[in-house]
Amino acid sequence: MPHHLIRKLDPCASFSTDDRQMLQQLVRDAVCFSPNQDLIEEGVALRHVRVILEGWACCYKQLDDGRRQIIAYLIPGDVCSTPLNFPNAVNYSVRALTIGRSAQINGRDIVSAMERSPGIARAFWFDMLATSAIQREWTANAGLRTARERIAHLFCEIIIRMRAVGLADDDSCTLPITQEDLGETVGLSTVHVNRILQELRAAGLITLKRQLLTIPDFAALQRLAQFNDNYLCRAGPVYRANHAPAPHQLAALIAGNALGV
Amino acid sequence: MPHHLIRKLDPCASFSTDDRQMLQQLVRDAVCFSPNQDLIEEGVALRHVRVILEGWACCYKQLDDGRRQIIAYLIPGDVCSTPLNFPNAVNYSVRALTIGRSAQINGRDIVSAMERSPGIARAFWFDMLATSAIQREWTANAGLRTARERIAHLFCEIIIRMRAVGLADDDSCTLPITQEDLGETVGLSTVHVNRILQELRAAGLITLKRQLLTIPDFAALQRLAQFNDNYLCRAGPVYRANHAPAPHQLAALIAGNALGV
DNA sequence: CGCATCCTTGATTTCATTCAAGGATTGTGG
DNA sequence: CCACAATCCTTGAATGAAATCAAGGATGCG
Repeated sequence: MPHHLIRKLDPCASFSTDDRQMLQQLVRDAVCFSPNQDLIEEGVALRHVRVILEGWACCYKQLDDGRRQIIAYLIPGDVCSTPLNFPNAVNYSVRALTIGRSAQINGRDIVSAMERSPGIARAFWFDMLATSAIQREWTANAGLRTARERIAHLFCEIIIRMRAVGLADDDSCTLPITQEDLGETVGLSTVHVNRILQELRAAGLITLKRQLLTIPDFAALQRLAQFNDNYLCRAGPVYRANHAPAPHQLAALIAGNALGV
Repeated sequence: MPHHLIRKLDPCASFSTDDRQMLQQLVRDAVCFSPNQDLIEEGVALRHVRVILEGWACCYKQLDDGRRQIIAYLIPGDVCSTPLNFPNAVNYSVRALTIGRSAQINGRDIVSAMERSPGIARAFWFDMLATSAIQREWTANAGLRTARERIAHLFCEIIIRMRAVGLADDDSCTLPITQEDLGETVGLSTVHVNRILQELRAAGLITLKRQLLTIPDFAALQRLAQFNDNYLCRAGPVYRANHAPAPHQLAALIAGNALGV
């Protein structure tokens, strides 16, 4: 069932057949969600890791005066929180952007699965670090790029991530978010997002209609955005001689600490 | 020797005496650094975890055209990369901002220490998650706050972090960074940072002279920045047995699907 | 003392927001 | 299947925030 999750992590974690099966069984209790439904509310202490099976959601922070910042998009295969959440009250909220389905992995189960299987341990480690890398890139994106570049950069990221879970054609994928959402993602007003989109369209860099994003010339958009895909870590871990912990070490490591989940 | 590291992590990890001693021995090969010296260069595969002992450094990303974004400050007790860097080529650089000293922990050693001691494992886990939380907050800071608020927010964070390692007096700490650095941190030009600082000074919210930052009325600055310190996770993990949903959450739970909590 | 870095100030231009309104799409119920 | 409402997208004009340009002043360092 967690098809996209496995698909995303497999190239990096090199799952065994058992690993895949274990993951299948781990992910349970699928439920549907609909747009604007809160999947996780800030301040809540989690006992499960929620996985997006279908549809999109976003992590966001909101100020008292209503201003909102989207800090991450969650697409199929993404988890809503860290698999081992230590200070286990989350400090952001998660809200559905479309209809979709999510399921959950019990906190205890995930720990014991990581104990038993190095492949699964690697997978979740890897996913955590990849998520952090994206977050760093988003910080940089909001801080140093122009409006045009920010949006172009976001689109480059999205299509690559969608491809990684098999949800993008060669040059297009769904983009089920409003221009208001886009604005709250890259720190621009809705009106300005609209104008930038039209510029990008006029320049032939994208088409975006009925929630279908197409990037006819990826290299061109990438150049505009100064997009460097290294942060998406799709190549899998670099196993260079002496640093990467051996599988048995990882297992012991995780077993060693009963982490508040 | 890693005095600040222990001091920072102790309240969250509850070290044993052995843990403290083990950490002492783990951190080795102290060397001095000086301003603008690169401690880590993007793309390099790390075999050690570098720890800041004294002085400040920053993590940054740079575009081809020279624009630079500081994505994190490293103060004494901070590590320059994740303790288990799986896709182990870092995608950011680290540069010293002041003179100072750093040391390193061997990758293998850190793993085996985490294996042997739950306290040490907890500590590094905790530190990783806390770092991620800061990164999320920075993304939001750059995206949704005004210039004034951004700088105020940064100052609130810095003084709290400095306090956590015993490097802040009641209401002041050193801030050894130029206005240009500040600009590259919050996404503003140097000139504009200068003007905002003067506004904050004129409003009596800060003094900043000779690299000494003073916040006479923290609550006031916090209010201006809409600063919520929950993301700094200084309280330690939340060991709540069961999370009881608040009334307004109950309503949502009953109405829709029981999600995640 | 003199150089280099950093800070400060004013004037101007650019970029982005806000305000306001009209048009297009989508979804819903009759 | 159509009418209607709600949401979303689009456009223009006016305002505001921040960047840029250009210099002068302060501070610290050798």
